[in-house]
Amino acid sequence: MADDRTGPAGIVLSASVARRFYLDGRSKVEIADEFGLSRFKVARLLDAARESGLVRIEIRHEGEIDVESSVRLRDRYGLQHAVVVDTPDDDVASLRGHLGRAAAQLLAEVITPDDVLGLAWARAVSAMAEALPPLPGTPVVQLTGVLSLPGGPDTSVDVVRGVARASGGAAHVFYAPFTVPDAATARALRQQPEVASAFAQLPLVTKAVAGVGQWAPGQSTLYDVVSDEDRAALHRLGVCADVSGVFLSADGEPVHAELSERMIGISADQMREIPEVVVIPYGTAKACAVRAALRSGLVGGIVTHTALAHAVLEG
Amino acid sequence: MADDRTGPAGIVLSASVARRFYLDGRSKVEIADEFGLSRFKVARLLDAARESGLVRIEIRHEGEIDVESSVRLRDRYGLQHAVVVDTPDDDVASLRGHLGRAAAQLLAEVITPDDVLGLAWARAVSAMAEALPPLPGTPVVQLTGVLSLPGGPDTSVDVVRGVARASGGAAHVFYAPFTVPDAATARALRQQPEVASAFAQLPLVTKAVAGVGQWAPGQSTLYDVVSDEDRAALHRLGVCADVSGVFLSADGEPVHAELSERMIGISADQMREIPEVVVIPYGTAKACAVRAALRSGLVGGIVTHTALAHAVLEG
DNA sequence: GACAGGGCCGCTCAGATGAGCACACTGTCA
DNA sequence: TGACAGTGTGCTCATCTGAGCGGCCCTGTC
Repeated sequence: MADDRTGPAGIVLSASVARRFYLDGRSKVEIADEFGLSRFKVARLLDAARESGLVRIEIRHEGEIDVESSVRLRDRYGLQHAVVVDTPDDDVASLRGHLGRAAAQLLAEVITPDDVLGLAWARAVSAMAEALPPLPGTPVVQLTGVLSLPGGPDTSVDVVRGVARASGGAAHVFYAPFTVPDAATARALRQQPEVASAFAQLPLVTKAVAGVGQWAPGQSTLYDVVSDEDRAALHRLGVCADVSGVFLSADGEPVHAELSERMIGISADQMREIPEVVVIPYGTAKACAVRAALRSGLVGGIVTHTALAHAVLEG
Repeated sequence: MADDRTGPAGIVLSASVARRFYLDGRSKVEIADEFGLSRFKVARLLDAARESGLVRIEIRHEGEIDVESSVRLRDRYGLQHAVVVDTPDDDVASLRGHLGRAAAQLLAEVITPDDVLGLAWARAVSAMAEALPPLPGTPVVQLTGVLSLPGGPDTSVDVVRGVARASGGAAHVFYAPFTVPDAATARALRQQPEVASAFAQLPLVTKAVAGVGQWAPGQSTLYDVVSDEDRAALHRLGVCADVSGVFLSADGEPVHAELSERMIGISADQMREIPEVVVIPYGTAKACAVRAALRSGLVGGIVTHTALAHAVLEG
C-alpha cells in the first residue's frame, strides 16, 4: 500500500525530485537529504520519471538551423559536418542565398590558416562565395573548368579570384572550358602550364566546396549543356549524380565515362584525397543524387535545406 | 577562427553531443572518444547547450495532475503533499467530484496500516469518501459534529461510518450537532460517553481530511448557518478562514472566538498534533482562506484545482 | 622580436554516480 | 508453521564527473 509510483503523491514527488535535479542542478545526495530518501531511491525515481515521460528532454534550435535533421544526416552518413537550414524552398534564388550564407558561415567556422580551399563551379558555390567573410590568407584552387551560361553568374575563375582576393591568399586559376569536343583537346589543355599548375595544387587542397547535380533535365548544369549522346551514354552507365563533374552511380560508386576524358576538372581519385568536400545541394528532386554523393565517401560535409534532408533521410 | 560555438558547425556539434548524452545516455567519456574531444570539452559543450537553450528539459505530466503548480505549492508552503488537478471549474459538483477522486487516490497512496484517519465534515470530504477504495483496516475518527443541511449530502457520521465499514476498521463516531446555542450545552455534550470516547481518539489520529471555508457568504458552510451576530463577531476578530471549525486569521494564526465554546469539534491545538491534515478547497474566491490555512502550519496536504492553486500562488 | 594580458584547454583529485549484490519484507502455497 | 518467489531497498566498489588550478596559445603592443 505504501507507495504506488503512479498515484498523485508519487507523481508530484517524482516531479519535485526531477525539478531539483534537472532544473535546479542539485546533486542526488542533496535531494535525498532534502526529501528524506536514499540517493538510490532518488536515482530510481529519476530513471522512472524519464522512462514514463514525466521528464522530457528536447534538443531544438530556435534559429534557422534544423539541428534534428542535421544530426541525423551527420550520423547516418558519418559526415564531418552537416547543416540543414530550415527555410522555405519555393523560391530557388532565395533558397540558394540562404544555403550560400549557411555554407559561408560553416566554412568560416571550420577553416584554419593551414587550409587550402578548393572551389568547384556551381550556382550555390557562387552564392556561398558572395557571403564569405575574408578568410585568413587561405590559398584558393579552381577545381573545374569554365561552364559559361549566357547571363549566368560568375564563372569558376571569377569565384576563385574573388574569394582569394578577399582572403589575401594565392588564386590558382586556369582559363579552360569544363568540357571540350574530344579527348585529345582535353589532354592538350591539361598540359598547358596554367592548367597544370592549378592541378598540381590539388593534392594540397584540404577543404573543397562543390554542388551536386542529378543526371536528369534541369537537375544538373552539366546535363543541360552536354549532347544528347553524352546524356544517353551516361544514363546507360547508370550515372545518377555528378559532383563537380565526378559521375556517380546510385550506390555512390564513381563511374568513368568517355565524357570524363573530355572534361577539364577534378577526378574521383583526386577528390577522394581531399580531407573534406562540402556539397550544397537543394531541391527535393535531387534526393537520389545526394544519397549517391553521401554514400560515395567522397563527400564529408553537406549544407542543404529541410525538405531535401528529409527526402534523403526517408528514402 | 577555429571554433566559434555559435556557428552552424558548433551548433550541430553541440546538438550531436547533447543527443548522445541526454537521449542515448552515453557517458561524457564515451562521447569524447567518439568525437575526438576531451571529456572536459564535452562537459563545456553540454553546459553551453543547456545555457543557450539548445537543450530544453521540461517536466510535464500528461494526465489530470498539474505537476508544476503542485510542486510550487508544495515547495512554497513546505507541505507534505500537494495535488493540483487540472480540471475545468465551471461546474462545482463536477469539480468536487474530481477533487474527491484525486484526494481519495492520494489518501489510498499514502495511508499505511498503522494510520488512524480523522474526517471532518465538508462536501469535498464526502466526495472523497465516495471515491475511496477500501483501506487496510484503518480506524476512522469523526472530527466534527453534525451540520445538517436540508437535502444535503451525508452527515459527518454517515461519512465516517461509510469509510470505516469499507476499511473494516473501527468507527469512532458521535451524534452531536456542530454548533449549539450555549457553551454550557457544548460542555455537557462533550462529557457524554460517546463524544468523549471519540475525542479520546484524537491524539491517535495520524491523517485527517478537512475542508476549508472562507469567512464570507457562500464560502463557508459554517458561515452560512450561524447567526448574524456570530458572523460579525468573527469578522471583528479578523477571522479569514475556517478549517473544520478551526478559525484562522489571514496570516494563519488560530483565533479563539466565543463561538468556538459553542461548537463540538476539533480544536486548533488538537489539529496541530495531527501529523498530516489534508484540505480540499475549491473556488478561486477562497484564495485568501487557503493561504491562511497553509500558513497556519496546521495543514500538511492540499488537493485543489489549477485556478485556485494559481490564485493562491500569485497572491 | 619580446612581453604582458586574456582566454582556452586539459590535468588533478575529491566528491558524485551507477551496476550489481545481498538482505528484508510480503503474500502464497504446501 | 515453514519454504519460497517476487519486490523493494540500501550497500560496495569501480567509474564518472566537476571545481579549481596551472600551462599553453593567441593577440596586441612596444
